[in-house]
Formats: sequence, structure tokens, C-alpha cells
Amino acid sequence: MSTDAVKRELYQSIAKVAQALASGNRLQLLEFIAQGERSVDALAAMTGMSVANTSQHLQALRQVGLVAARKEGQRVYYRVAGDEVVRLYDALRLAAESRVAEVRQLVAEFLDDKAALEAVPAAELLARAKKGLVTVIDVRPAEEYAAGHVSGAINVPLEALEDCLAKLPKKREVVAYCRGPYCLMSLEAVLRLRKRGWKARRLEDGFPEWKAAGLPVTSGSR
Amino acid sequence: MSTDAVKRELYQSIAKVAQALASGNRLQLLEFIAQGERSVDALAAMTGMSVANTSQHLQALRQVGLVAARKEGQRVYYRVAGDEVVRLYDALRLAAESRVAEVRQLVAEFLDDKAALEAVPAAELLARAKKGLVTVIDVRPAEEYAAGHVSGAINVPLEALEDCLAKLPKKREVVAYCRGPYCLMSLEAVLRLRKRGWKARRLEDGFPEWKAAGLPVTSGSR
DNA sequence: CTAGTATTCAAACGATCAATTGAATAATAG
DNA sequence: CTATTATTCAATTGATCGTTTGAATACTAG
Repeated sequence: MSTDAVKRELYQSIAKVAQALASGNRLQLLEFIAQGERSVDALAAMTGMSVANTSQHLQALRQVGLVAARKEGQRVYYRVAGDEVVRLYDALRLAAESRVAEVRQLVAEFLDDKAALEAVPAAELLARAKKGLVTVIDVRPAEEYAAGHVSGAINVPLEALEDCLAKLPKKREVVAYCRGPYCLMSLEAVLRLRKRGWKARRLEDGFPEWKAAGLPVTSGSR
Repeated sequence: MSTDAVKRELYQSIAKVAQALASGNRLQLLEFIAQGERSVDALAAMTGMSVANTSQHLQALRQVGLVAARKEGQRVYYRVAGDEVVRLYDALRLAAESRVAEVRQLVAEFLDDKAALEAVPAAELLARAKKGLVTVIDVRPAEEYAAGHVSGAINVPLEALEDCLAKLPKKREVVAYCRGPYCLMSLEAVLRLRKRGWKARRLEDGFPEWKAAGLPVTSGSR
């Protein structure tokens, strides 16, 4: 094979990985899978897609090596194939958020509709936290929490939200934060808490902005 | 709009960015652009694509905000839109390289065919460099070279290879290295140098492996 | 073995995408 | 002004992708 032909095929092979990410449904699947191993029907239920369609998309992801599968009994559990996959997903999300005007607008619209008007500014949170009026939760994965978090916040990863409800006094308002103003994890947490009867709002910004503003942070210990 | 609909559109918007990367031709364009601002016809010549086709692909990249354009005289120069874009490209390449068997095989085949058998192991390079028998060149971009490079190597970015030929004595063998064993920059450099009559080989691994092996590195100064 | 569940496969449709071609802008030189 | 060069636009064709549908496997419970 000629050098050029090999080169073209090499790029084409990399492009196949991008192609696997080029579908909103598959991205959503990947995000769920990144939170933990899931079976096909669980993923179908979470995304609202048909089982057949879900299976097909999962195979597209598996074919390029982004996810791996494990069979147990009559169920097949999918998981991300490795850390690079999560890093790739994050890089994609980041590039999209910071570059695509459309995404910014959609997020703004989404937030406006639902809870943005009620987002808590950092200064307000700080004041109310001092008075012990709120429970601050960090809904990012445990590793990110360990690397640094808002002082006084407890870690409630989004995927474990339902398991951690006991930790959250229902009387006190809950304020959730995540990676940034365009990250949807905290919003998701707020929506889910409200559905269950909590008073919940999101922090206006995420941890990076909080830290950059020189507000108190803690790292390592719980 | 319903929450679900917004969410779906949000994922779809992110997917559009991935879609823009889902083409070997566009990835190749992006890689060239990442090395520095380029005009449409220059890119068309580099990739061997028609100008119209190149223009069309560039616009696909621009539409999702991965590259930006600047008009000067009758030429339009394209550049990457930001650092996140390079990070995204790297993450994609990394995930593809580490996951897709096909890519590994293609790279192996490519290298085998061409120059892999003649790749210089790190130990051999070290020994021969000490005796002054070889010229070691780092073909990565200047910023990466500045952040750390093999001691004694001179920086000859791939895009400036032809301009730097004067620096390379034709009598001494040239050994080129880049980002890693699956990075094609050093191979490209070797092929181009050979075409012009140099004796050239590539280092078996890239800078990260060299550094990880505890071999001598230098950073900052030229 | 049979019934039931989880997953995958296969075919079919419409929608979207890539490359080619030829023409339309836009800027510059003479 | 006209001719030239660089880039983009528009229309076409063939290929690929996404979803639905219905059926085929694979496993488990009884």
C-alpha cells in the first residue's frame, strides 16, 4: 500500500471514533455509562429509546472501542473502555461548550426555563452557609471532589444521589454545584431533589469559578 | 420547550462537533491547521484535495467553531479556534490509538513498511549522540519543545523542516523524534529528509517515553 | 421441555453527508 | 476597465446513517 493510502486510512480510522460520538443519543448513552456499568434495558429506559435502537447504538460505541461489554446471566452490562474515553468525552463537551454559540444559547434557554432564575450567587451561598442555613452538595464524581471542593460541601455524586438522600436534612435547603455554569449535573440533581420534595437550588457557577474567585476550598479529606 | 427536548438538542449540538471531526480529510486539515495558520490553497495542496472540497470541509469545521478564519487580501487564512480544540484533537487521537485495534495495526503496518525496522532504540541513540555521530531533531511545535526536549536535540518543527535544512549537516545521520511511537510527525520528517538525500531515521519512541525512562532532558532554552 | 425475558440481527425507509462540477464573488494587477 | 487568482456557492450523484419493525438467539425459571 502506498504511504498516502495508509495515511488516509489511518485518519479515517481515527475519524471512525469521532463518528461514533457524532450522535446525541450515543453521547447520552456514553454519559450514563460513564457513571457506572449499566445494562441495555436500563440504558434504554434512561434515555427513552427503544431497546433495539439502544442495542444498536451501544454496538456502534463498542465497535470503535469506546465501551466494553460483559455478559452476566441474561443481561449484558456496558462500561466505558478506559479513562481516555472519559477524557475524550470531557474534551468534546468542553470544546463544544466553549465554542458553539448554539450550545450556549440552548443551555441558557434551558437554565432560564427551569432554574436559572433561582440559581444562587456565590456570595449569597457563602453568607447563608455561614449561618448554617443550607446543605451544600458537590455532585461531581468522587475523584473530582477529592481533588478540591467548596469548603463544607459534601460529595453526592449524581449517580449516587438517590442513595445519599438520608444525608440531606429535608428541612434545610440544598444547594448543588458541579463543574461549571454550563455543566448540567447540578441542574439534574436539583430537578431530582425537587421531585422528591426537597427545597433545592443550584449554585450559579461551578467549582472552577468558585476556586478562581478565591473563595474557601478544601481538598482531600471528606 | 420541554426539558427532555432541550436536553436532546443539547446533546445533538455537542454531537455536531463530533460530526465535524468524523472525517479523515477534516482531521488531516485540522492537524495541519494546528501547526499554524494556513490558507485554503495551501491546505488543499498539503492534503491533495481539490480546492472546492477543501473549502467546504473548512467551513464544516468553522461552522461548529473548531477553526476560525481571517481574510487578508485575496487569501483566507484558517487557524484553530482555541486550545480546547487541540486538546480535543489530542484526546481523540489518544483514545483512537489506545482503543482501536485497527489503528494500531495500520500504524504497525505503516511503520513496518517504511522505517520501523530502522527505528533507533533510545539506548543506541544515547550512545551515538555521546560520540557526536548524529544530529537529533525534535519535530514537534516550538511550544512543546520549549516545555521539555531530549538534551542536545534541536527544534525543527515539521512545518519548518524545509527552512531548517541548512542547520543539518548532510554528512551526519539525523534522528528525528516527536510525541510518541504512534505519532507520525517524525516519520514524515524522516521521509522528507530522505527524499532530499539525508541519512535519517526515527527514534523508536517519542519524547514522553524518553522522559519516562529517566534519560536526559532539557527544557526552556534552545 | 415451555414460557418469558434480555439482547441482537436483518431489512427497509427516509434523512444526511462527501465529492465533483461549474459558476459566482471578491480582491488585485496591469 | 479587463484579466487573473483565491475562495465560496449551488446543484448533483452515490454512499452512509438512524430509526422502526419483526424476527432470531440466549439465558432463566418453573
